[in-house]
Amino acid sequence: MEDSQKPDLMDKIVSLCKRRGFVFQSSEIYGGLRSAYDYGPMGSELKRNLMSEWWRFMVHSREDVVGIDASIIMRPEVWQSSGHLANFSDPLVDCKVCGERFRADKAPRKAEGEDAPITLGDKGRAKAAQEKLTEAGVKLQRDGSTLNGAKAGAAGYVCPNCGSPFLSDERRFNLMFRTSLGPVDPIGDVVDIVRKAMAEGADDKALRARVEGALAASSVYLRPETAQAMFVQFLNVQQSLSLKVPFGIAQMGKSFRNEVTAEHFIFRSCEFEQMECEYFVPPGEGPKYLDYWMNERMKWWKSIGIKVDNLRFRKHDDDELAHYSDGCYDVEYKFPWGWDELEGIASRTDFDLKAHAAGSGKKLTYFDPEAVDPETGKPGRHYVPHVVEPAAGATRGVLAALCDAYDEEPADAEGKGARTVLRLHPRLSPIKVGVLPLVKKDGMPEVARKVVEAFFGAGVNAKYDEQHAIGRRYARHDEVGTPYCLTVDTQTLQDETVTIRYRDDRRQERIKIADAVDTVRKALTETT
RNA sequence: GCGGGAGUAACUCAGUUGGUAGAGUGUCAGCUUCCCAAGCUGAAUGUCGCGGGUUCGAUUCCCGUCUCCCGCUCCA
Repeated sequence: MEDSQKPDLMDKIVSLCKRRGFVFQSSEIYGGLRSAYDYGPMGSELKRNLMSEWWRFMVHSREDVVGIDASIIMRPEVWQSSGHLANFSDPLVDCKVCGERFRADKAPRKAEGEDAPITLGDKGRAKAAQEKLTEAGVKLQRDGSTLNGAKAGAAGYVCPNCGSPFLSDERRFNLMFRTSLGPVDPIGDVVDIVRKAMAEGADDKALRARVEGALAASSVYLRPETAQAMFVQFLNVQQSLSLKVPFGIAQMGKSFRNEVTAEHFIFRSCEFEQMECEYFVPPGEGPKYLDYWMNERMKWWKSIGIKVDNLRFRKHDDDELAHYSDGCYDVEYKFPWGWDELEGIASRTDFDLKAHAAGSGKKLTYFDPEAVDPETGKPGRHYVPHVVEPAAGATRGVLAALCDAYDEEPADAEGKGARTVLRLHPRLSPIKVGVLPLVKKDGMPEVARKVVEAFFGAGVNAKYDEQHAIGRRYARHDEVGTPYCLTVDTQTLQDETVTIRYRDDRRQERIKIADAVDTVRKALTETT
């Protein structure tokens, strides 16, 4: 059943998500919006629960990490200093022959004047391309699906798809969402500029540069990661709480990236949710804390019920590492399409704080009165802390939790009892307990409603449910991962007990109504 | 963005060689039912993804567009 079933596992999960109110496509009634998803009643609970678990583990269960919640829009200089404005701008080029769009810096190199044969998928395409080029004044000889006679141009590279040297100019495609802040009208400025430039006969390149300049003046960007705010607010946080290194700043929230491709349902989308922590340590101690956080973070993923066999670390190769990083590991999950990233844990040296210090002209250093200055030998040392960053994807976590919890049980010999069940960790479950009157009469609904009230009062998300036969209600709760169902029956009316039915094995026990809240609450606080 | 596949009821899908659609599941109501999608009776639901074209007539043919899936490309 291993890999042969894997492809439709995603389909089943997507279908369940919609049917049971976990995830809907954004703007669906208008035809849907690419790569944007809405979390429904069950999904929003699940995501919220997952994120609270992260917060509890990272912030509330330790002394040395504090939280912040920064704004999504920040000054453009932040992204200048962080490198996002430069590094997130990939030079993209379109091939005029096959239409391929590719990154100039990753294309096959070819010196100017070198032969550049063009190879299309088949004869027909080659012929069409040949005709198109002839119209454009370029004559090439065709040999099967290959066109010969072209020479590489000044660009220094050719199309990675077909080998053609006929390419558009390089264009920067920024992965950050740009918008403008304030009641300015950048389009008005652009119109003026274009009008003026056209009057002066400026060429495309000059025009582009001018428009770009006009836009840049009023541009702000939606954050492509939550991390930068924690560097920018490093001093405020450290000083306001008198924190001593090592300490961390944690943040959860939305980030935005104009990804070229969205894929695998909610796995990669333009708007996504992150859970990041920047942990500041003395210089030289990055590797040590990298180890430490790898350990901690893996513990956390296991603690929310993700199966050990579906988790692993992947070390980044040297050529994959950012230039400032001296070590990075991904926590990967075995998704239906293969291993993929849930979280990156990186040792980032002092790159970020130094970059913002340089960019802002502010000193972002830490003073440790107890340390000894290595240069003077005197007590007290100023230094720029190094950073270890565990950065997890919350929306990816949700998908991993769903994939991991999804299970189908076959029917028994009599063809009964088949079910789909989400074996979510109870703390992630959207509904903690379903309260069900066995039948809709004899005062059972009234009793059940009282039980629900008790859970409401205790802050446990409970759901009253009387529609349909009892078996169907259990099945429905299995599908959304409700770990416990309490059923009110005739005996309840006599002795104030209910049956508690366990999702995972369908076992039933009788407990007192008076103990119900504590029983469920205890199960929820148990750590695995 | 490129190549391939696909969009029909809430879900899974059938169907119409062009004459405005059907099944199963689910949903709703009633009866029944004391424990795992039971049964009986009845009911609702679709501008056949969206827009345009051809046609007396389009869900069906053509064009455009949006969205999803697979591969490529990209990806803190």
